[in-house]
Amino acid sequence: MPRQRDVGAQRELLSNAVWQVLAEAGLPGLTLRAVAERAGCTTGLVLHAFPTKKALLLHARDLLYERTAIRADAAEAAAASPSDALTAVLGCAADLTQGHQEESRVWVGFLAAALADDDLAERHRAANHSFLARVRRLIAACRPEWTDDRLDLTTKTLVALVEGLNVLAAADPQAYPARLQENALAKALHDIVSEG
Amino acid sequence: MPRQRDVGAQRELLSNAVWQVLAEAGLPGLTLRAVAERAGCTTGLVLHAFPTKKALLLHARDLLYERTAIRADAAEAAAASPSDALTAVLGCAADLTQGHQEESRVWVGFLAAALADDDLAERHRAANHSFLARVRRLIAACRPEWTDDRLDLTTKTLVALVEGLNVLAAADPQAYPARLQENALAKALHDIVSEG
DNA sequence: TCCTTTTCGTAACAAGCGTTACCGTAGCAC
DNA sequence: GTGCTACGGTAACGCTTGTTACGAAAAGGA
Repeated sequence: MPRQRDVGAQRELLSNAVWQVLAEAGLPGLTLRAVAERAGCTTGLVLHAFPTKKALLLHARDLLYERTAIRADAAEAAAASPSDALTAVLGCAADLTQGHQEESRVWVGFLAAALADDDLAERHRAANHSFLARVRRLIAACRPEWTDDRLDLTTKTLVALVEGLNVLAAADPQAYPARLQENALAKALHDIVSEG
Repeated sequence: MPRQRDVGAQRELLSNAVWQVLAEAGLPGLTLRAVAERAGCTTGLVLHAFPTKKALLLHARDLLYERTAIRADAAEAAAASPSDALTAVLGCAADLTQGHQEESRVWVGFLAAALADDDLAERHRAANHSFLARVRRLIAACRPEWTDDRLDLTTKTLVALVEGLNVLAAADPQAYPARLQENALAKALHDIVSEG
């Protein structure tokens, strides 16, 4: 059994390359050769680590979800109160820190791809439902007296606002700077946290 | 000078075909042959009406902007008061009527394409600024006492909410039905129209 | 009616795509 | 050191893409 490789590391390396290419060249620029070049290898290795381009895409999509989930977990765990947790989770979902604008671009790319690919669409919905459930749970912790309907409406409105800010900032960063996003989010949260 | 054609009608026909293909096959499915087939002609006519694929894409993008602008104009003109106008304009920007869900899909497609194409990005920003200016003007008519900063924040928050609802509904219509979007919009508008 | 000129379908082109087959090579077992 | 085996780079495949060249058909002017 000579020459064993670290398959997991390879897959992560390649998924990161998918990510970078998608962020800077968009969906049309996402080719196997571009990914290979970015990862510093050839298409041979790419298609030995993944059987097909779609498998590579799906794995990169899963990686995106895992990263955001991990970040949200960390933000939630570090928060002292439910309202702090809600603020922190939504804050790291938007790119307030300006540390992951490229993630928004990647997200938009995957979203557009999901509109024509059922597998990607399913993963998008799963990830979104997961995020909705998280936000809903945090809001419920802040406002235990709210009805399910009100919880639902507020959750989805808040998530839509965050995604809208992300999308618009990805395409027009000047019009949607971090400070504005922060203010918009703070105001929306204020209405939830402090008044009935 | 025999056999003259209606260039304008051809261009609109082809742009609509671009639109339909983009809505149902997504950005990767948008090929000249697919557009030609949808328009009931061949690639010959397509590339006689437009010099290149990019020109076709840009014209289709312009058409998308024109349609939304015309619809917004009509909604605004039909409204009795500034607050009604604001409600109507935002209502037709979201796809409350369920009449143009495909427009949201097309919008997402162009958005993703804009992230990798400067010309499309510029048009996206121009269209968005135009929409922002419209919403801002209507809000200012409702709340003439507000400061510029407050106007700006409220406008961009409201537009982000609408775009977020559109994007999320495009990818997951079940989770974001028309009624929910209507409720979310109504609540956000209520905070603007009725309280200082 | 015939001729001219524009229109547009046909068919080919080069380039780039995802994918596959192949083979040199690098590393462990002995 | 030698042999074996999985790894991964090379290069080709077939296909589709955007684009172009060419020719047939169609319609107004004489």
